[in-house]
Amino acid sequence: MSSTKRSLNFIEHIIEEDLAKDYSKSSLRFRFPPEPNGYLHIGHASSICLNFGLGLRYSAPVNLRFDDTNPTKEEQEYVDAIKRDVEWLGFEWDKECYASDYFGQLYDWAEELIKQSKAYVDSQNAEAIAQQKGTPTEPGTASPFRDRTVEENLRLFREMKEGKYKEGEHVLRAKIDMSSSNMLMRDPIMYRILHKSHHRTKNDWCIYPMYDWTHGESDYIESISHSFCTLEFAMHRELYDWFLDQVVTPENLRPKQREFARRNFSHTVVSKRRLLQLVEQGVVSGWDDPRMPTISGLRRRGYTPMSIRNFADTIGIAKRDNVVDLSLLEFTVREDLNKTADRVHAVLDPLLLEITNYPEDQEEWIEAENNPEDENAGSRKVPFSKYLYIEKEDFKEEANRKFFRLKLDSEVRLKNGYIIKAVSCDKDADGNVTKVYCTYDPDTRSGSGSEASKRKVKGTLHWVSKTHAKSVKVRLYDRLFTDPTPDAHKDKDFMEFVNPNSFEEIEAFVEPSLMDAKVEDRFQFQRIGYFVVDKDSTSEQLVFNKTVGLRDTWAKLDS
RNA sequence: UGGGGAAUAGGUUAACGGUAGACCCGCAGACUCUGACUCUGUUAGUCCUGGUUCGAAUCCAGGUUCCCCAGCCA
Repeated sequence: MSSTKRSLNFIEHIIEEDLAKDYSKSSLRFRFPPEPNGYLHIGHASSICLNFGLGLRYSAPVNLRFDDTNPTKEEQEYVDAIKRDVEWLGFEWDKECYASDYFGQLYDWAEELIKQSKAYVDSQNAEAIAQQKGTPTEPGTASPFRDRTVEENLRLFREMKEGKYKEGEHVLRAKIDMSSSNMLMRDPIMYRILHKSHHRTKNDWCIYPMYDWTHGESDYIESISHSFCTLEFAMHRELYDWFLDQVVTPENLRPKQREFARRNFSHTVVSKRRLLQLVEQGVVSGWDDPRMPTISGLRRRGYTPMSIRNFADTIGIAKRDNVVDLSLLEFTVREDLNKTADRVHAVLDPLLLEITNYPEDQEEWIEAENNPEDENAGSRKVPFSKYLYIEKEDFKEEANRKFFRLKLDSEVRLKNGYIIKAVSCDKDADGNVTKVYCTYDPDTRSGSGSEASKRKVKGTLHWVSKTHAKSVKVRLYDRLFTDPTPDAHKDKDFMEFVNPNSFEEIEAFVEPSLMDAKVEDRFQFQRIGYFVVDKDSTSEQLVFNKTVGLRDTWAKLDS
């Protein structure tokens, strides 16, 4: 089935082995289980691409399951945002599930455990329970309520459910092993009382199941074959299996939890608490600020679903600690945009250029190819006239031989236009060039087919016609953090590493065709970088967000 | 000092007893009406020490380093 050349990651090896042994291909089912307590970020993208990627590879269904067991942190808004982001990435889930759908079943099973003396109600406060938990090196001690009778436990648990107690008065704990070397097996809490309205079940419940009690059973209910999570949950596996032991019937498939390493990214923080801090302190404009590592931020920044999927695919899945360099993400977005984004003329830092031998009132509409990488992309007309803007940094009075752009007395090609030669320039009192005078060679027009038009000159510049150009807002972004590991400095505040120059808004000049652009259209500003159309939140005016620059090999050549 | 996990070029990953390979980054060059793209070349790696074996990144033993676990969070 799979004809891809890409080698298998360790997760796929696990599945291949299971397939070779006791799993049928039709029994494969996966899930992506976010908690709806925040926005999805680039780290989630890896998990999404892993699970949905397995679904695609093995033609297996993948559920989108919301792990909504803690109403104090979860909201419908986040559910909606998560669905939108997964859809935007281009994945289709089989079933949309909620852990809260299973509250009834989970409750019934909990009563069963009580009846088998495998669970009990503990009436101590959180502090006492923590106290008795022991430490990683010392065993815990038993709760004084550990040996309550089944009848008393059942009564108390039912009363908890009926709302007779305040938060913190009682919890339901599994009775396992207080001296286990695995802290999680020391009578883990299964239920706590929370008098909070849940975004889906509203006030139906005032006791809520904990993650460990919920997750494996949810996988089981949904017939999930493989439940992949990050390495922090490795110790939970023993508990996951223990809880499953209590309910799985022999004829049913038993879900299997396996762990992989969470991805870390250079110059990035993904901790929800810290992202929130950035929003609240006004460092960014919101969760979807184009500098944020959220999926919605990346979307506004101009990243494509394909670029994010390729990125996740390229960094792969493994179990070792890692810090993925963001330059790889920049590579995958350039790779995708290079194939799909239309090339357009735009000038960010204008310098006026006059073609002295070009007629004052003449204008030409020159044919320009939209995308040389895509023969179906077609072409458009770009206006040319006597007065143009070129990029300020593209002209120098004098420069060394490595400077391929415009200098006095030398020639350069105007992209899609003519070959011009710089003759002289004006300067202000400080010596800054304010205007360049050129002559053009009328026989060199691009695409004219003339001998002269085939002449080779060293450099090619981008430009716009001064009279036809439209002024637009352009937003330039840089990395939010100056430090590669802003999240890792234990003794310092990560805010110290915020890059003060990560955002800049400027006026730029673009060719008139761009006035028809729509939000999320993506362009390559020739020789500058990739930009995406966004809407200014206040003025409703179109703005251009810079996604990423082109690979820049000139800077070091200039001197 | 308990338990669990992991160590392959600067970064990420492959090789599952049989030639250590790929991508990103860097560097050098070719091409180019984008100094982009593309192409070519190039630097550079199996944590350490033993053992098993004709042969070890892979298996075994010992060591070292890093990460995770003491929420009524997930």
